[in-house]
Amino acid sequence: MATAQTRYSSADRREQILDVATGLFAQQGFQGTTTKLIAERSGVTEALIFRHFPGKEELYWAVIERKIDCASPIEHLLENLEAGGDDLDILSRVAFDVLERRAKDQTLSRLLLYSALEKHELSERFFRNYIVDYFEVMARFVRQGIAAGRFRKVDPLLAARGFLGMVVYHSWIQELYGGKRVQDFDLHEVSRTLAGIWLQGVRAEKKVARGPRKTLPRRKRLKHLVR
Amino acid sequence: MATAQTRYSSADRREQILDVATGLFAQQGFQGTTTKLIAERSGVTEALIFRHFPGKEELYWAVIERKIDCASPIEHLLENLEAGGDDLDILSRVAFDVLERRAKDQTLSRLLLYSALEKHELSERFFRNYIVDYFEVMARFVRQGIAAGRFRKVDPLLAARGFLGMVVYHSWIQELYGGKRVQDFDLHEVSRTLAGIWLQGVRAEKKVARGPRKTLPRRKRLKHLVR
DNA sequence: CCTATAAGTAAGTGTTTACTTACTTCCTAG
DNA sequence: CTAGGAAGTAAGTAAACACTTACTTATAGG
Repeated sequence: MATAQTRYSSADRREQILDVATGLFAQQGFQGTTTKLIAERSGVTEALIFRHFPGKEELYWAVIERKIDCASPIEHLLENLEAGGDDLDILSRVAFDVLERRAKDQTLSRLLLYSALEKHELSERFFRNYIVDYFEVMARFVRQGIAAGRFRKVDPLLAARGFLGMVVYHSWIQELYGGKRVQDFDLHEVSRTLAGIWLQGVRAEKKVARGPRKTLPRRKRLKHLVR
Repeated sequence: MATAQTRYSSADRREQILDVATGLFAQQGFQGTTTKLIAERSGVTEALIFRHFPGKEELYWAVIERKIDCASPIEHLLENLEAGGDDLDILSRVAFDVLERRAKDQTLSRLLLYSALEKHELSERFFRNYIVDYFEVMARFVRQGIAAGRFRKVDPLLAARGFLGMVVYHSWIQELYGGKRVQDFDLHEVSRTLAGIWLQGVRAEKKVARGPRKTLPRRKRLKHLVR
């Protein structure tokens, strides 16, 4: 009566379980996801899950490892940084890419957040792969801009975090906290605006003498902030 | 033999349980926290927890409601915005305040994040109280700056999000993802740098004619980004 | 057409979970 | 002094949990 049940190969089934588990862990976290639900959604019994993975913990690790290996936002970043155009072009493109990918699929960022909150051991490697390296690439871009005289002297890592912070935080507000329901934004406008603010914010004054300069121009009313 | 066990009043015990539960929910989320642990840490049996709260869910709500009523970052923001000084003073102070409070105590931000991820019903009210209003106040500051001619014309809400994004994201990286272990930053320097970038980023050109201006100055190489 | 092997399951295991019931201990108002 | 109500507990319950065991079924190679 039932349709002929095709049997998956071990590898295929494993992948399918990983797919299902990825979605569930991203949505409900490690603690909030039951092996029973993963099995149901995969169309198999729990026993099969435990034939493929020694335990829930190991399944979770496999999910995260696969994400680390497979998705690679840094490549996107490098492409976007090197695709030509002026600084505003480049940064708008980077911002838009981040915003668009996160709007399409939140699983990666949710997995990252959950693993950070729940303090899993892999979260550190996860973090290093997605955040630290990403910042490093952005910081290099800033450093080059400073060296070329286009940007003023700012802490490159801090400036890089600042830029990505603008973009990523906006995306979090919209997607995670449901800011979308309050107001929807055009992603092109957002990326252009944020890139514009940041870029003008680090731009070196244009009419400055090219020769070596011993002292930086004095800022007013900054004393009470310096320790 | 044991020390005379002082009996709490109902209200005191309730508060104490709420304190314990707040810490645990912030650390491990709703799903990850057991009523048994809350009871143990409160030095009582589970039965007493359920005398004070109809269920775990209601306890969680009480925790969040209390946080909403009690902690009020918006007041800090308003104070900092109105405490005088130039724009850089003000924004550095706002940034530093956020960074410092988050470095000291992460429970609020962790509760917010968990409740957003776990999609609890209250998370929306939580969000409205902490995020939307906060942005609104910052956006008003931007709008005033634009009206006064100090800032160029940017979407005030977007710019506000951009600024807070820089600050909050940096704090998340440091505290949540453990960026601290990679590099520690001086909070004064961070707040000054980020405020400086953002401020220069939205600042209107200084030597512009004061009279009414019909058209905005054309930007170069922006066409492909406009739809 | 067999048969070995791997895919897959039914029906459990002990433990943990949120929550309850029936009881005891303390404090205080009359 | 004492009675009653409130603070607190011991010992549960049923369901849900991660995980296991012993079994069945499909399929590919000889």
